[in-house]
Amino acid sequence: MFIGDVSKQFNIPADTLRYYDRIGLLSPRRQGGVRRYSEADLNKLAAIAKMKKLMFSLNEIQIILSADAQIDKSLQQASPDLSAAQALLSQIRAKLREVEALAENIKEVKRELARLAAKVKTVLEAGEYAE
Amino acid sequence: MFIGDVSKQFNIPADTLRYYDRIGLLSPRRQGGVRRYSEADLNKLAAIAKMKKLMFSLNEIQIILSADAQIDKSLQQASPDLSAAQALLSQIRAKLREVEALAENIKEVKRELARLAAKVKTVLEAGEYAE
DNA sequence: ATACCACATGGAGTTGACTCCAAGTCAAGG
DNA sequence: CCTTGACTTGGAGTCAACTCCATGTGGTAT
Repeated sequence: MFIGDVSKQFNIPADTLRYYDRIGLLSPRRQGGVRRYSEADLNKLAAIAKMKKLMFSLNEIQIILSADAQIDKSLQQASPDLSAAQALLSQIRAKLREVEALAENIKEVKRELARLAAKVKTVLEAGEYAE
Repeated sequence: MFIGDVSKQFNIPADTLRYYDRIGLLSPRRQGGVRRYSEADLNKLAAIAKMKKLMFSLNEIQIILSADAQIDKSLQQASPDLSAAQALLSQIRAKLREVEALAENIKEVKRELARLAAKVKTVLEAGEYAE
């Protein structure tokens, strides 16, 4: 797939895809100077998009993705690389705590917004009777 | 309160407080050129800090805070300003939808992270037996 | 041959939210 | 009187994540 097709399919500007290439987040092979996105590239991009929605920074995504890949690779060897796995696991746990804190915040904001909405509605109803 | 005290109490750099003043988010009165934070200012700052944690942009915070204040003011008048209330209400609803989408994402990320953690643990356990 | 694409590059510009700095003022302490 | 410390200002710098631009190349359509 060419960059334009990928851009359309994922609804991501081509410039952004080139940017991802530049920073080494997603670097497809070239054919005659032109980027060709493989099936694997598309899968990776899907993973990136998903994590982005989940508010990971591009940096975090990069770390997690490469650690994940490294683990997959080492799984096929006789002696898996435990340190990479350990590092990734603590990364994951940290993110999990972060996400849990966020979930708490979200509960709170929902209460706050509901409270605020109720107050606003009071004003609107008072306005109705006044007319 | 002086800027330094506020900075300490809220654990927010003085430069950030000055920045908030600059952009008109929180502009305390001056006494001889020096910022004096009133009780009301501190309450407002607390509200700002809270909303920040909830991932509102400073811009959103500003809009919501001023709409809220305007509503409070108009509540004390004979004819409340319904348009401000309407605007705020739709703002709130939009944010609520946003927050709900975020909550969904968070559920998903938790599943993802759990899945990833399980995979990593497999590697680690395999490593143990191999030793 | 010419026009028109989609692609390429390097580099500059943008936005939001700070963050840092140099230079200056002012009150209190030794 | 001089230093110290907390404050002031305007302006510049930083960071992430784009976003835009001028210029250039290579392939297809008329």
